[in-house]
Amino acid sequence: MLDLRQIREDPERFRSGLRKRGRDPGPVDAALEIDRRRRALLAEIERLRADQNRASAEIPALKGKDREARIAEMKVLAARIKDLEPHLASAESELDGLLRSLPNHPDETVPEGTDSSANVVVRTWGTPPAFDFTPRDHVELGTGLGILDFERGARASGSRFYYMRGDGVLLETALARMAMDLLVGEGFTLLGTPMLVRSGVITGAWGGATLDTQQTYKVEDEDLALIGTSEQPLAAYHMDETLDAAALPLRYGGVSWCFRREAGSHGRDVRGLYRVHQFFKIEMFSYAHPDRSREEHEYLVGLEERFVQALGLPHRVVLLCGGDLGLGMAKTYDIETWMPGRGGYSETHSCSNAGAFQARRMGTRFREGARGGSEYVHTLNGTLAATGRAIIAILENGQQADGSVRLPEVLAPYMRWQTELRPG
RNA sequence: GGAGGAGUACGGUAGCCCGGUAACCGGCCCGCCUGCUAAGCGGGUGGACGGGUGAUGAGCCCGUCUCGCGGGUUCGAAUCCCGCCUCCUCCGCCA
Repeated sequence: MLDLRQIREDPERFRSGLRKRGRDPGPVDAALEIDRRRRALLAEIERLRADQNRASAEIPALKGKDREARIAEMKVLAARIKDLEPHLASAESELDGLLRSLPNHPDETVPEGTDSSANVVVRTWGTPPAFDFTPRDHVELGTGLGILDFERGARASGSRFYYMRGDGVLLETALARMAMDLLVGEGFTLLGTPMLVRSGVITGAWGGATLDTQQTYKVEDEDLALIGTSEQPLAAYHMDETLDAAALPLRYGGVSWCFRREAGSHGRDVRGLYRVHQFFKIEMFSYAHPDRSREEHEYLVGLEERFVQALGLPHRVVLLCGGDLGLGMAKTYDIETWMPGRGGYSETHSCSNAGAFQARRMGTRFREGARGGSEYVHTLNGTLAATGRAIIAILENGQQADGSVRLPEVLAPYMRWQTELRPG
């Protein structure tokens, strides 16, 4: 959520932010208009309440006729207040709904552009492998190795579901363990999060006025939904808390399954592990001081790069343009890893700075020293290992002519020292 | 799922039955006293929002809200009534 006071001070900045995302800047002026109405009502009601409070202090001392008269007078005043209050309440909820529906303000360094073609490649690492045979995709490889079963997954749960089997399960766990070890070594605190959360937690993290049921699975008859990523419960971890500035940054490694409806993406990436309804992810999350959130962002991307490089996977870092930015984010880097089966670089990691957007909704502040006012923290999140997508890259880049796959050496300790997966 | 209890400012608590300016202790800040420190003595002490005056965020002044959250009753609610959330105890069920 954006800061209303900042919008009042510099509306043009926020209009141009919306334009950068390819959106209509109109809501900024709509918000200012409702806010003017709201403040006028508020001033009026506060004046009346001040009268009421004065009377309230006098009445206990009054006796007989004076007392009756004063109470009668206040009856009228109370009725007037009661009359005005609904108008104020509706202005407030209108304003709140509008503010909640607005996306985050993009960072100045975010490039202009309406879709992913305007994203900027920041750096590239590694060289895509050259095969002297026709490479297979991960579905063919995984099925041949007996570690992935999409057919049975579909029978049990429908498309975009799969069974993972044998060494596939070990491979997934190995990636998760490797990611956790990296984070623990960096001083992150691991958190196994709730995978069902209140819908306010999801909108708080991802934006929007109401729950986006295109992407989120809602539990019937309860105000609970399956998380789309542990970023959501991680953003709620310190909700309604005031943190000590000296404790920042607070860094967490979220460990969870993630669930996505993908209702709007019928027909897109239907094959394989790339876009599935359920996947495992190790997620980084930082609560940072606003003055240091930019460097924190670079640090988190750096860890993602270290992770992919340790696996020896060719990749590039991309800075997303305004039109490609998620609702709640001010700036996002994606890591796109080379996937021979898709014939190009595809997203395996994302790393974002949400600024104060999530913190304002979650009520997470910090205080500098014992006194003084509080301020909202900045929150940042980044994928360290989305195991499904990492497995795509590992299988497809490590494949050999006979359908076997050479595994990255770093995984050996987690794979019972296997260095290779063989069909059969 | 059933029964009972609790939630008060930074921390700990009183007030609630029986409606009328949120109190007390600690902490913290300022001052006094004192070779130093501590004790002792005196004073002060939050947050959110709206307005005024400064220079659109300092400071100062006025006001509203803030006793878990949201409603209701009332001239007036921490206090009475209703709904919800969280925690605790017991019972039931369960891996």
